[in-house]
Amino acid sequence: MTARRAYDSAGTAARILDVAEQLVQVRGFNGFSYADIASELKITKAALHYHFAVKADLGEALINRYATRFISALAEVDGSAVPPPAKLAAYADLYAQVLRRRRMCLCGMLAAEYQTLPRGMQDAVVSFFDENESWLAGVLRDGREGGSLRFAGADRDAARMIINCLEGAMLMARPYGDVSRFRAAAASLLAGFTPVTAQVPGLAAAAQPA
Amino acid sequence: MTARRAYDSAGTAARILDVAEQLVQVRGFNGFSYADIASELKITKAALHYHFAVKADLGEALINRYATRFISALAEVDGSAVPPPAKLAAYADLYAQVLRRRRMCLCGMLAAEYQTLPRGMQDAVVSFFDENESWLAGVLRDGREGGSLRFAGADRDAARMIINCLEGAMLMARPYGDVSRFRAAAASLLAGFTPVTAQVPGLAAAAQPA
DNA sequence: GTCTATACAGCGATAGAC
DNA sequence: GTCTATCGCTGTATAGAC
Repeated sequence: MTARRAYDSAGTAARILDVAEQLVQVRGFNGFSYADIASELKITKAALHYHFAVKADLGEALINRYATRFISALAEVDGSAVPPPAKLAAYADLYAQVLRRRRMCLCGMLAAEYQTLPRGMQDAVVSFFDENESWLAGVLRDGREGGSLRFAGADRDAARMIINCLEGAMLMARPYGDVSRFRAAAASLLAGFTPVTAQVPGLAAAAQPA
Repeated sequence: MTARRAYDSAGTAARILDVAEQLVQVRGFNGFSYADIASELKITKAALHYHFAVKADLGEALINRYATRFISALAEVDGSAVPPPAKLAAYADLYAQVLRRRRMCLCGMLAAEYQTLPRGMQDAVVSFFDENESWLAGVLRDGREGGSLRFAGADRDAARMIINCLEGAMLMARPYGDVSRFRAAAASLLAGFTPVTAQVPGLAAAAQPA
């Protein structure tokens, strides 16, 4: 069992995770090796194994840290008392921030490689998406009840729709090296949930560039 | 240059491509080896190298064959004189067929691994998506002109939106082993393009299950 | 906690016989 | 067109000194 634990942000373990995270998000879990991390950090492979005995341990730690950060970013959005449409925009912006660093969503990348992952990583990936879905479903429910969001079907299905589209938009934006593709997709996705009276000006403009 | 060429469907090269295609769609290009194909076909790795000297050659052949088939399936849809909304449904169904075999779209998988691919494969992946986008944009334009489809913004942006959502829905459906997730997402996506008068009954039902 | 050194399997790829 | 045999390299992982 690998409970989610914190990593001293200056410690070696955290620096290993930083480098590994970038490598997975850019190249995939099957696309990098301990040697890549070692050379980047100028330590030896053996030192890496001291911190993460086997690659699966490193992978699980990676997902757990990523999920913890992501979920806490969502909690922060909840803390700021913004209306549901702005929460959705903030959610999409979390994705955009990842893409701006030329990375894929960590768990989106791992979703592609899912069948090759050790069991613990698979479960952690699914948990990540389940938590995202729950958070979004809550925002959507509040928004619909309050009249600031409009959509057909169940909260849960709409939440899944949003995750699908944002992950897909990230996936497609990277081969084109084009963040604006993502922005346009996100904007028009969210516009579909927003009654005209509550459109977010910045995003609506991005959806249909002048 | 690797011009798109045909493969005798009974020949060894074609059988190699069949196995490799499945492996890439399930495990990714970095997730399988020549040894995997060899053992499946009960030939040696050396024999594989006779047909595809280096792995990049195999990869390009894979994409080109896949693209040829996919585009010809689209041409077939065009041949049947169905209305634009049905063409979109047929397009989504091509994705569903892939997913039903527990596979990811070949080029969607390669999009995730994009940064690790040899140049020729990268270009072939982008071409695949460009062709998809063009086909969809044509359908969307016809549909809007004829009044059977309704959407905001440019044909091209709407086409990208559809590709994003379908690829994302495939990506997410696989970890959950749940094709119905994809069906629901595709149905509600297409419903957003379809005026009420032209809803496709089967799909609309799937979007909001009873 | 990091090192040197190494084990050992797997990888893509090649040479040369048949 | 397929084989056996092998190469050189990289992969994950370990042992044991410091």
